Amino acid sequence: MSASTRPAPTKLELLELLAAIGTAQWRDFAAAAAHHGLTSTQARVLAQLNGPLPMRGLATLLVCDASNVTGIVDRLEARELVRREADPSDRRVKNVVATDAGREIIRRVREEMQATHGALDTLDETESATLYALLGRLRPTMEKDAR
Amino acid sequence: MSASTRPAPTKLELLELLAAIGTAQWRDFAAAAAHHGLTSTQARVLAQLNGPLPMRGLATLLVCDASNVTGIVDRLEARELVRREADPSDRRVKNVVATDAGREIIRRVREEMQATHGALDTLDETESATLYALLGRLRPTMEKDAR
DNA sequence: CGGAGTTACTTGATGACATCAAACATCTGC
DNA sequence: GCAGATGTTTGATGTCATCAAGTAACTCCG
Repeated sequence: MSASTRPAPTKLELLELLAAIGTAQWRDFAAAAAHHGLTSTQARVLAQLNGPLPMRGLATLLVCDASNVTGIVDRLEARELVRREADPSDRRVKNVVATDAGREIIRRVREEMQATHGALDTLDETESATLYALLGRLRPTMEKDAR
Repeated sequence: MSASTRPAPTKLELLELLAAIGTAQWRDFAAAAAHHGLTSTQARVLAQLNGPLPMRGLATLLVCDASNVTGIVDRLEARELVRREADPSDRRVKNVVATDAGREIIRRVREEMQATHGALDTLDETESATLYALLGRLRPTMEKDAR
């Protein structure tokens, strides 16, 4: 109920605040990645690799050209953080999978996002739940227009 | 009050959701910028330029090397979106200011972040106020550790 | 004053990311 | 079984990122 008494923010104010949070989080992520010798792009790829993913699928997720992914995966593979596997059902496809080392390194990167962890720790359970619900509402719309 | 009845999300879940929102917003911003022939970095610079800002200040805000800023501003200046002005009080310093064209183009970029606008439009006034308050709580902590 | 040290900016070298166009192998549908 | 679509890589080019080094200007202190 504490919320309902506040003055409504301008849409522009809200937009700007959201941008600031996004920027801060990105910095946090990039810094943690750099700490492990990863560029932010490389870390982003590792973060996507829950299961095997074809090169093309990676390109789609990263919203970039497929030829770009070749180089990124090359560099990750050289460090043995990732492996290319032949797809059994389509010989054109190469599936990228994270190695144990790859999974471990991205886990640590997430752990070391101190600014973000610290910020979330300032919320109590109710606030966390509220934020989670609100962001969850935004998510589908924000991800829809991906093109 | 609707919020207080939800199950509390894991910190990891909340972290992941926050990351997803951040990523989506970045995509939206980059796409809008590309639509105007700007790289995301160039757009980011324009977005910072509310007033005159020395090169060094820009580098600090972007968290990158000062030498990098030289090239970025060179390219923006070639397109007349930005101008370098001598600082009256310190002849080493060059202040970067956005031209009218520069201000106009970044205004349009912000306007065209449709995914983000669309998502925020799904919230009513109370929800907006709540989200604004919660994100406002996170902001200082998230921006503190910048380095 | 005047030099030592700091700061602001640029240049040059190098590597990672990003695009596009083109080549190649493989799949799909008719 | 052939025409067209799809997945990946290569090569050319431009932008972004770093670092090291250089020049100019400021600051401080003896």
